Formats: sequence, structure tokens, C-alpha cells
Amino acid sequence: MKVLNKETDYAVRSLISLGMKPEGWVSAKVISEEQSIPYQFLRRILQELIRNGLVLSKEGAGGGVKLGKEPDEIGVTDVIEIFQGKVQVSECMFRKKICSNRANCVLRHEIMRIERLVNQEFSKVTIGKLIADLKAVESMRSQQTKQPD
Amino acid sequence: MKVLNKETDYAVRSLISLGMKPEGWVSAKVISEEQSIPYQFLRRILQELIRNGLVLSKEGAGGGVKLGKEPDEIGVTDVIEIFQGKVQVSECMFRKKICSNRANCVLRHEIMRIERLVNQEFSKVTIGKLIADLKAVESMRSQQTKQPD
DNA sequence: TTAACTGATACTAAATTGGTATCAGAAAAA
DNA sequence: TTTTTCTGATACCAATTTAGTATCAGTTAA
Repeated sequence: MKVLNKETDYAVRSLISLGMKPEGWVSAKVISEEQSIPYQFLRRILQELIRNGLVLSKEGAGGGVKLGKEPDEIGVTDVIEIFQGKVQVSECMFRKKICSNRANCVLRHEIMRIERLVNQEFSKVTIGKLIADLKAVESMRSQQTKQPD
Repeated sequence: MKVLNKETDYAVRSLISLGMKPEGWVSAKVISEEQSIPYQFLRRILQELIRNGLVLSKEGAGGGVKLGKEPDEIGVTDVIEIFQGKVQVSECMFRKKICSNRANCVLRHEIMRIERLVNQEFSKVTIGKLIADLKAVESMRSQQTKQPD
């Protein structure tokens, strides 16, 4: 059971990458090389993020993309939703009428509880938080290997 | 993002069905009709449950399957693991060496935390619990529609 | 005017999903 | 003892999804 597919994975990594750049437009080529994401695949992913307002784009030479929101305002759930749809138990949930199968409904009830929990937890994880974590890890590492003055 | 696939869904429903039968062997045909699960598909699912010890089987006429454990000892996680594998973030986790991509690792760390939470929650949901929930729902319904004496 | 970009979209191979079909053998019942 | 009811094992299949490629058109800066 894979939680994140490649699209979501690459999207999150790209967003982190963008969130760590101070200013200006970053081209898909740069992100592709930096994160080792296949260029054409990444382009499609970025276009989807653009359509959903998570990133902004500028065409032409010197153009590229940048975050369309504050890093803290982009939750991992948002990204999951774009590429994998809302977390759901099974397609049964789409049926309007109450599921005829009682046992299944009981199961669904339990799982919906867990679903809510997962969504809550995932939305706490924002791009901003991931960047903060990342910086913390990196500063710890530089402490460890610090040169004597 | 579908949490449960058909195999898991049908498996859980079958286990509930078996857990509610008092004694004896139940044939795949009966479960198939009772739960509206395609017969051949169900057979394959049951065989997998048998291989994993969740149900026992008896060949020949009058044979069938029954639970191989107490309902309370079968967690939904067990079933998910059989049909969808352990909950994991991405195949990256299978790589032995620490992932070269720091950003990805940070994300993974967060997600592993959520993973643990999900697994904890799912393992609390046992077939026994689902059956209890089911009976509670059913008794509530019969109260509502109770005939006057 | 050309090089560096995005927008849009069509295509593809491989894997997964959900389901079907078949044949062999065990056990109960006729 | 033969038939019927069952599981064991496995091979097959179509549709969908996943991950990735390719192409062409248009935009902008140098």
C-alpha cells in the first residue's frame, strides 16, 4: 500500500525546492536536475500545480515557476488531493444511497474515522514545516562536522 | 487515493460474515451470495486468507471455511498487509542506503510518523470490533421499528 | 532572431486491478 | 461406487493506472 505516488512525491519535492529559493523564477530544467526528476514528467506535474494555484509561472526566457502561496499555507494533503484525489475508502462512498451492505458500512465508518485522522495529520505537514525540518537537519549536520577555528 | 482495494474489502466482509456464524464450515458459494462477491474472485481471496492462517478450510462436500483465529485477534491491518502490502510511503523506503535526497527524507520522516499512527489505528479495528459495531447498529434499528406488544 | 522558457496535449510500455476459467483432488451422500 | 459439493492451484484476461516520453505552439529576454 503505497501512500504517495511518484507525481505527489515529485510535486512535494519541487515545492520544497521552490520554497527554499529566496526570490525569482526557477525553471523546470533546474528543478529537474536538482531533484533528479525526469524533465518532461516534471513539466506536466508543474503545470498541474500551476492550474491549482500552488505555483505561479512566467513564460519565456528568464521565466519559470515560483510558489503561489506561503510555504506554511501549502499542506501535503493539498498535493495529495491534486494527484491522487481525496482520501477515500472505496468507490462505494460515491454512491448516493446508503450502502446496502451493512457490514461494509460499519467498516467504512471506522475507516472514515481513520481517514479524518490521516487528513488532519497530513494537513499539519506543510511545505513550510518540511523546509524547517530540513534546515534543522542540515544545521545539526554542519555542527557535527564543524571545523575547529 | 483509495485506501482499500476490492480484495481487502471483500476479505474483510468475508471475515465479518464468518465471524458472525456460530459454528461449522461455510462454503465460498454461500459467502459469495450473501455478500454479493464474484464467486471465483472470492475463492482466490479466501485461499490467500487460508495461506495466511486467518481462516481454516475443509475440502469436500460439507466442507468450507471458518475463522482460524478469534475475531478480536484479526486486525484490519493484517488483511491490508496481505492484499496491499505494508503501509509505506514510496519504494524509496526499500533502498538500503540512506536516501540521497534530503528533502525526500524529511518528508519521509513525517510520513512515517503518520504511517505509524495509521497502523496503530487500523490494528485497533478488529473483525471482532466490527461485528460488535454491526450488532449495535442492528439492535438500534430493531428498537426503532419495534412492534407494539 | 534566436535561445530559453511555459502551455497544451498526444502517446506509450509496464504494472496493477478486478474478474474469469479450468483442472485436479477430497469428502460426503446418493 | 458414482455423483455432487466442496477446496487447491494456477493460468488467463480486459481495463485502468502509473510513470515516463515526445511534440508543437506560443512567449519573452537578450
